[in-house]
Amino acid sequence: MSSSKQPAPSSHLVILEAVKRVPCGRVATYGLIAKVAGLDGQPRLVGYALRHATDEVPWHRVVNAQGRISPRADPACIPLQRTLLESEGVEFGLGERIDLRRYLWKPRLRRTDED
DNA sequence: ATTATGACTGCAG
DNA sequence: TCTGCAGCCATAA
Repeated sequence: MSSSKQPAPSSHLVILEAVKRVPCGRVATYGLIAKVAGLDGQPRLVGYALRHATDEVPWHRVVNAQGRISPRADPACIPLQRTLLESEGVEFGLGERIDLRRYLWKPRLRRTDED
């Protein structure tokens, strides 16, 4: 194998790219994003990456495995995220919960395929 | 170099 | 339904 220098892409980069793949009207869990990003089993890294995320990334489409908005440093973002999702057609149930059975994004695990 | 914390998850009680 | 514990990696001090 060629001993090329592996730039060792920051996990954040692939994570942000994975989040960008989430289609409108759909939501993804941290674990799912981690898996798509090749970091299967490290959902915490997704949270860290999203913290560095910008408007270029649909961070609002990322929720926890409970279908709820995870508590973050800025509580003002909670109603914002909920509003953004509702504007995309995602319904919230009681307890501010989302039905993942219906709105969870199902990525195709294919190489030559994008969303 | 080490320690503590975090936008998480899964399982047990 | 909720709470607590352990595991994983990156960032900050």
